[in-house]
Amino acid sequence: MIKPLSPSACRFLPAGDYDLAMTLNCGQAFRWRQGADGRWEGVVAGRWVQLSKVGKCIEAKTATPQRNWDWLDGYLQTGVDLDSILRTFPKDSPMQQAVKACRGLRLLRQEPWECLASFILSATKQIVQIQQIIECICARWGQKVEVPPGHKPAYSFPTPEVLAGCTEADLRECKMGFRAKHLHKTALMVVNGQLDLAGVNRVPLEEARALLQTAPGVGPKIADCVLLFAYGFAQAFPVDVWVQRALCELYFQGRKIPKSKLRLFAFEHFGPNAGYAQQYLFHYMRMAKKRLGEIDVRSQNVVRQRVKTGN
DNA sequence: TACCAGGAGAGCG
DNA sequence: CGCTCTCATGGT
Repeated sequence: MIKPLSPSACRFLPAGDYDLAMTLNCGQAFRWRQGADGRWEGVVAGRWVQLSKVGKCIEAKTATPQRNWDWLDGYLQTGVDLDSILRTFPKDSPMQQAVKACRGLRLLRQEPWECLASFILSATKQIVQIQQIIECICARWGQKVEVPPGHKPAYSFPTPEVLAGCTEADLRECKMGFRAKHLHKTALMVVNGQLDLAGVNRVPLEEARALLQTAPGVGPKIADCVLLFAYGFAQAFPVDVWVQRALCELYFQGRKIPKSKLRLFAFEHFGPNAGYAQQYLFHYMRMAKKRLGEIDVRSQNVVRQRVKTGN
Protein backbone atom coordinates (compact mmCIF):
# COMPACT_ATOMS: atom_id res chain seq x y z
CA MET A 1 0.00 0.00 0.00
CA ILE A 2 1.33 3.40 -1.01
CA LYS A 3 1.36 5.94 1.74
CA PRO A 4 -0.18 9.22 0.53
CA LEU A 5 2.13 12.22 0.55
CA SER A 6 1.58 14.16 3.72
CA PRO A 7 0.14 17.65 3.21
CA SER A 8 2.63 20.50 3.36
CA ALA A 9 2.52 24.28 3.12
CA CYS A 10 5.87 24.39 1.33
CA ARG A 11 7.11 22.85 -1.85
CA PHE A 12 10.03 22.99 -4.28
CA LEU A 13 9.14 22.77 -7.96
CA PRO A 14 11.92 21.89 -10.39
CA ALA A 15 12.04 24.86 -12.77
CA GLY A 16 15.24 25.20 -14.77
CA ASP A 17 15.40 27.93 -17.40
CA TYR A 18 12.56 29.74 -15.66
CA ASP A 19 12.83 33.47 -14.91
CA LEU A 20 10.15 33.82 -12.26
CA ALA A 21 10.33 37.59 -11.87
CA MET A 22 10.11 38.24 -15.59
CA THR A 23 7.28 35.76 -15.99
CA LEU A 24 5.15 37.23 -13.22
CA ASN A 25 5.93 40.82 -14.20
CA CYS A 26 5.72 40.88 -17.99
CA GLY A 27 2.13 42.00 -18.33
CA GLN A 28 0.35 38.67 -18.75
CA ALA A 29 -0.96 38.56 -15.15
CA PHE A 30 -1.74 41.55 -12.96
CA ARG A 31 -2.02 40.36 -9.38
CA TRP A 32 1.55 39.50 -8.38
CA ARG A 33 3.28 41.76 -5.89
CA GLN A 34 6.84 41.61 -4.65
CA GLY A 35 7.15 41.68 -0.87
CA ALA A 36 9.90 43.48 1.04
CA ASP A 37 11.87 40.23 1.07
CA GLY A 38 11.73 40.03 -2.73
CA ARG A 39 9.32 37.09 -2.80
CA TRP A 40 6.26 37.16 -5.05
CA GLU A 41 2.82 36.98 -3.48
CA GLY A 42 -0.42 36.27 -5.27
CA VAL A 43 -3.64 34.27 -5.31
CA VAL A 44 -3.99 31.25 -7.57
CA ALA A 45 -7.12 29.11 -7.71
CA GLY A 46 -8.43 30.78 -4.57
CA ARG A 47 -5.28 30.10 -2.55
CA TRP A 48 -2.72 32.59 -1.27
CA VAL A 49 0.75 31.60 -2.43
CA GLN A 50 4.24 33.02 -2.13
CA LEU A 51 6.88 32.22 -4.75
CA SER A 52 10.63 32.66 -5.00
CA LYS A 53 13.40 31.25 -7.11
CA VAL A 54 15.87 29.09 -5.22
CA GLY A 55 18.57 27.76 -7.50
CA LYS A 56 16.89 25.71 -10.21
CA CYS A 57 13.65 25.41 -8.25
CA ILE A 58 10.65 27.55 -7.48
CA GLU A 59 9.89 27.53 -3.78
CA ALA A 60 6.18 27.82 -3.07
CA LYS A 61 4.61 28.54 0.29
CA THR A 62 0.90 28.47 1.03
CA ALA A 63 -1.18 29.57 3.99
CA THR A 64 -2.64 26.11 4.52
CA PRO A 65 -1.06 22.68 3.95
CA GLN A 66 -1.63 21.24 0.46
CA ARG A 67 -1.93 17.56 -0.41
CA ASN A 68 -2.16 18.22 -4.14
CA TRP A 69 -0.21 20.93 -5.98
CA ASP A 70 -1.59 20.41 -9.49
CA TRP A 71 -3.29 23.84 -9.37
CA LEU A 72 0.11 25.49 -9.07
CA ASP A 73 2.00 23.28 -11.52
CA GLY A 74 -0.66 23.95 -14.12
CA TYR A 75 -0.58 27.67 -13.49
CA LEU A 76 3.19 28.01 -13.68
CA GLN A 77 3.59 25.53 -16.55
CA THR A 78 6.83 24.28 -15.06
CA GLY A 79 6.56 21.08 -17.07
CA VAL A 80 6.97 22.91 -20.38
CA ASP A 81 10.30 22.42 -22.15
CA LEU A 82 11.19 26.01 -23.02
CA ASP A 83 14.05 25.11 -25.31
CA SER A 84 11.86 23.11 -27.66
CA ILE A 85 9.62 26.16 -27.97
CA LEU A 86 12.44 28.64 -28.59
CA ARG A 87 13.76 26.34 -31.33
CA THR A 88 10.58 26.95 -33.33
CA PHE A 89 11.14 30.73 -33.42
CA PRO A 90 12.37 32.32 -36.67
CA LYS A 91 16.14 32.90 -36.73
CA ASP A 92 15.94 36.57 -37.69
CA SER A 93 17.90 39.17 -35.77
CA PRO A 94 15.06 40.93 -33.89
CA MET A 95 13.71 37.63 -32.60
CA GLN A 96 17.15 36.41 -31.52
CA GLN A 97 17.78 39.65 -29.65
CA ALA A 98 14.46 39.36 -27.85
CA VAL A 99 15.21 35.77 -26.85
CA LYS A 100 18.65 36.75 -25.60
CA ALA A 101 17.20 39.59 -23.50
CA CYS A 102 14.24 37.62 -22.13
CA ARG A 103 15.69 34.15 -21.64
CA GLY A 104 13.57 32.20 -19.13
CA LEU A 105 10.35 34.10 -19.83
CA ARG A 106 7.39 31.71 -19.64
CA LEU A 107 3.70 31.79 -20.37
CA LEU A 108 1.37 31.02 -17.49
CA ARG A 109 -1.89 29.11 -17.71
CA GLN A 110 -4.38 31.38 -15.99
CA GLU A 111 -8.00 30.83 -15.01
CA PRO A 112 -10.24 31.80 -17.94
CA TRP A 113 -12.67 34.08 -16.11
CA GLU A 114 -10.00 36.06 -14.30
CA CYS A 115 -7.99 36.38 -17.50
CA LEU A 116 -10.97 37.45 -19.60
CA ALA A 117 -12.19 40.00 -17.05
CA SER A 118 -8.67 41.35 -16.52
CA PHE A 119 -8.05 41.97 -20.20
CA ILE A 120 -11.47 43.57 -20.68
CA LEU A 121 -10.22 46.03 -18.08
CA SER A 122 -6.87 46.41 -19.85
CA ALA A 123 -8.24 48.25 -22.89
CA THR A 124 -6.15 51.37 -23.49
CA LYS A 125 -4.81 51.44 -19.93
CA GLN A 126 -1.24 51.35 -18.66
CA ILE A 127 -0.24 48.16 -16.86
CA VAL A 128 0.19 49.96 -13.51
CA GLN A 129 -3.36 51.20 -13.78
CA ILE A 130 -4.76 47.80 -14.76
CA GLN A 131 -3.15 46.41 -11.63
CA GLN A 132 -4.82 49.06 -9.49
CA ILE A 133 -8.28 48.48 -10.96
CA ILE A 134 -8.01 44.72 -10.48
CA GLU A 135 -6.73 45.11 -6.94
CA CYS A 136 -9.75 47.29 -6.24
CA ILE A 137 -12.37 44.86 -7.56
CA CYS A 138 -10.76 41.94 -5.74
CA ALA A 139 -10.75 43.80 -2.42
CA ARG A 140 -14.39 44.82 -2.89
CA TRP A 141 -16.02 41.79 -4.42
CA GLY A 142 -13.55 38.93 -3.99
CA GLN A 143 -13.58 36.52 -1.07
CA LYS A 144 -11.02 36.89 1.67
CA VAL A 145 -8.54 34.03 1.51
CA GLU A 146 -6.41 32.73 4.35
CA VAL A 147 -2.92 34.25 4.63
CA PRO A 148 -0.05 33.43 7.00
CA PRO A 149 0.15 35.53 10.17
CA GLY A 150 1.60 38.97 9.59
CA HIS A 151 0.68 39.22 5.90
CA LYS A 152 -1.64 41.69 4.21
CA PRO A 153 -5.18 40.40 3.59
CA ALA A 154 -5.64 38.74 0.20
CA TYR A 155 -8.72 38.15 -1.92
CA SER A 156 -9.87 35.77 -4.60
CA PHE A 157 -10.86 37.17 -7.97
CA PRO A 158 -14.59 38.05 -7.92
CA THR A 159 -16.83 35.51 -9.64
CA PRO A 160 -18.97 36.40 -12.66
CA GLU A 161 -22.03 35.91 -10.45
CA VAL A 162 -20.93 38.60 -8.02
CA LEU A 163 -19.91 41.06 -10.73
CA ALA A 164 -23.14 40.45 -12.63
CA GLY A 165 -24.97 41.34 -9.42
CA CYS A 166 -23.23 44.73 -9.21
CA THR A 167 -24.47 47.78 -11.03
CA GLU A 168 -22.38 49.51 -13.63
CA ALA A 169 -22.08 52.46 -11.25
CA ASP A 170 -20.71 50.16 -8.52
CA LEU A 171 -18.01 48.93 -10.87
CA ARG A 172 -17.07 52.45 -11.93
CA GLU A 173 -16.03 53.17 -8.37
CA CYS A 174 -12.91 51.14 -9.16
CA LYS A 175 -12.01 53.71 -11.85
CA MET A 176 -12.52 51.40 -14.82
CA GLY A 177 -14.50 54.01 -16.77
CA PHE A 178 -16.25 52.86 -19.93
CA ARG A 179 -14.98 49.32 -19.37
CA ALA A 180 -17.56 48.89 -16.60
CA LYS A 181 -20.34 48.29 -19.11
CA HIS A 182 -18.26 45.66 -20.92
CA LEU A 183 -17.28 43.83 -17.74
CA HIS A 184 -20.81 43.84 -16.39
CA LYS A 185 -22.41 42.57 -19.61
CA THR A 186 -19.78 39.91 -20.06
CA ALA A 187 -20.28 38.71 -16.50
CA LEU A 188 -24.01 38.42 -17.22
CA MET A 189 -23.32 36.41 -20.37
CA VAL A 190 -21.17 33.96 -18.43
CA VAL A 191 -23.76 33.61 -15.69
CA ASN A 192 -26.72 32.98 -17.98
CA GLY A 193 -24.77 30.60 -20.21
CA GLN A 194 -24.59 32.73 -23.37
CA LEU A 195 -20.82 32.53 -23.10
CA ASP A 196 -19.53 29.06 -22.20
CA LEU A 197 -15.95 29.53 -20.99
CA ALA A 198 -15.46 25.79 -20.56
CA GLY A 199 -16.35 25.23 -24.20
CA VAL A 200 -13.63 27.48 -25.57
CA ASN A 201 -10.88 24.90 -25.26
CA ARG A 202 -12.90 22.26 -27.08
CA VAL A 203 -12.83 24.04 -30.46
CA PRO A 204 -10.06 25.17 -32.85
CA LEU A 205 -8.34 28.54 -32.54
CA GLU A 206 -10.40 30.58 -34.99
CA GLU A 207 -13.67 29.27 -33.61
CA ALA A 208 -12.53 29.85 -30.04
CA ARG A 209 -11.61 33.44 -30.88
CA ALA A 210 -15.05 34.01 -32.44
CA LEU A 211 -16.71 32.62 -29.31
CA LEU A 212 -14.83 35.01 -27.02
CA GLN A 213 -15.51 37.94 -29.34
CA THR A 214 -19.25 37.55 -28.80
CA ALA A 215 -18.61 39.20 -25.43
CA PRO A 216 -18.86 43.00 -25.39
CA GLY A 217 -15.49 44.72 -25.06
CA VAL A 218 -13.71 41.69 -26.47
CA GLY A 219 -12.19 42.17 -29.92
CA PRO A 220 -9.34 40.33 -31.65
CA LYS A 221 -6.57 41.56 -29.33
CA ILE A 222 -8.23 40.75 -26.01
CA ALA A 223 -9.56 37.46 -27.36
CA ASP A 224 -6.02 36.48 -28.36
CA CYS A 225 -4.70 37.38 -24.90
CA VAL A 226 -7.24 35.08 -23.27
CA LEU A 227 -6.62 32.30 -25.79
CA LEU A 228 -2.88 32.55 -25.14
CA PHE A 229 -2.74 33.18 -21.39
CA ALA A 230 -5.68 31.08 -20.21
CA TYR A 231 -6.38 28.39 -22.80
CA GLY A 232 -2.89 27.59 -24.00
CA PHE A 233 -3.39 28.36 -27.70
CA ALA A 234 0.32 28.85 -28.34
CA GLN A 235 -0.25 30.34 -31.78
CA ALA A 236 -2.65 33.08 -30.65
CA PHE A 237 -0.89 36.39 -31.30
CA PRO A 238 -2.22 39.50 -29.51
CA VAL A 239 -1.34 42.68 -31.41
CA ASP A 240 -1.41 45.71 -29.14
CA VAL A 241 0.19 49.11 -29.75
CA TRP A 242 3.62 47.86 -28.58
CA VAL A 243 3.68 44.78 -30.77
CA GLN A 244 2.32 46.74 -33.70
CA ARG A 245 5.13 49.29 -33.40
CA ALA A 246 7.70 46.53 -32.96
CA LEU A 247 6.57 44.55 -36.00
CA CYS A 248 6.27 47.63 -38.22
CA GLU A 249 9.75 48.83 -37.27
CA LEU A 250 11.48 45.48 -37.34
CA TYR A 251 9.81 43.80 -40.31
CA PHE A 252 8.15 46.51 -42.44
CA GLN A 253 10.71 49.36 -42.60
CA GLY A 254 8.55 51.52 -40.35
CA ARG A 255 5.47 51.43 -42.57
CA LYS A 256 2.26 51.36 -40.53
CA ILE A 257 0.43 48.08 -41.11
CA PRO A 258 -3.11 47.39 -39.82
CA LYS A 259 -3.27 45.06 -36.84
CA SER A 260 -5.46 42.58 -38.70
CA LYS A 261 -2.75 42.09 -41.31
CA LEU A 262 -0.01 41.87 -38.70
CA ARG A 263 -1.86 39.03 -37.01
CA LEU A 264 -1.92 37.09 -40.27
CA PHE A 265 1.75 37.86 -40.91
CA ALA A 266 2.67 36.73 -37.41
CA PHE A 267 0.68 33.52 -37.62
CA GLU A 268 2.81 32.53 -40.58
CA HIS A 269 6.16 34.11 -39.74
CA PHE A 270 6.47 33.11 -36.08
CA GLY A 271 5.10 29.58 -36.43
CA PRO A 272 3.38 27.19 -34.01
CA ASN A 273 4.50 29.13 -30.90
CA ALA A 274 3.83 32.60 -32.26
CA GLY A 275 2.19 33.57 -28.98
CA TYR A 276 5.39 32.90 -27.05
CA ALA A 277 7.33 34.91 -29.62
CA GLN A 278 4.85 37.74 -29.19
CA GLN A 279 5.44 37.83 -25.43
CA TYR A 280 9.20 37.91 -25.94
CA LEU A 281 8.88 40.84 -28.37
CA PHE A 282 6.40 42.65 -26.11
CA HIS A 283 8.57 42.40 -23.03
CA TYR A 284 11.74 43.15 -24.97
CA MET A 285 10.23 46.42 -26.26
CA ARG A 286 9.00 47.42 -22.82
CA MET A 287 12.40 46.81 -21.23
CA ALA A 288 14.07 48.79 -24.01
CA LYS A 289 11.75 51.72 -23.37
CA LYS A 290 12.42 51.53 -19.65
CA ARG A 291 16.16 51.73 -20.32
CA LEU A 292 15.65 54.74 -22.57
CA GLY A 293 13.60 56.35 -19.81
CA GLU A 294 16.47 55.94 -17.37
CA ILE A 295 18.95 57.44 -19.81
CA ASP A 296 16.53 60.30 -20.29
CA VAL A 297 16.34 60.89 -16.54
CA ARG A 298 20.14 60.92 -16.30
CA SER A 299 20.47 63.47 -19.08
CA GLN A 300 17.81 65.54 -17.39
CA ASN A 301 19.84 65.43 -14.19
CA VAL A 302 22.93 66.47 -16.12
CA VAL A 303 20.98 69.42 -17.49
CA ARG A 304 19.75 70.35 -14.00
CA GLN A 305 23.30 70.08 -12.69
CA ARG A 306 24.51 72.43 -15.42
CA VAL A 307 21.78 74.91 -14.55
CA LYS A 308 22.76 74.71 -10.88
CA THR A 309 26.48 75.23 -11.47
CA GLY A 310 25.90 77.86 -14.13
CA ASN A 311 27.66 75.90 -16.94
C1' DT B 1 0.45 70.62 -19.60
C1' DA B 2 -0.07 67.52 -23.22
C1' DC B 3 0.16 63.00 -24.66
C1' DC B 4 -0.74 58.28 -24.26
C1' DA B 5 -2.10 53.75 -22.40
C1' DG B 6 -1.49 45.45 -23.69
C1' DG B 7 -8.88 48.42 -27.64
C1' DA B 8 -13.48 48.05 -29.11
C1' DG B 9 -17.35 49.60 -31.59
C1' DA B 10 -19.87 52.66 -34.36
C1' DG B 11 -20.17 55.74 -38.29
C1' DC B 12 -18.43 57.09 -42.63
C1' DG B 13 -16.90 57.03 -47.55
C1' DC C 1 -12.15 47.24 -46.10
C1' DG C 2 -9.77 51.24 -43.96
C1' DC C 3 -10.03 55.47 -41.58
C1' DT C 4 -11.67 58.45 -37.58
C1' DC C 5 -13.97 59.47 -33.34
C1' DT C 6 -15.49 58.46 -28.75
C1' DC C 7 -15.46 56.17 -24.56
C1' DA C 8 -12.90 57.34 -18.72
C1' DT C 9 -9.11 57.89 -16.13
C1' DG C 10 -4.60 58.70 -14.51
C1' DG C 11 0.61 57.83 -15.30
C1' DT C 12 4.66 60.03 -17.02
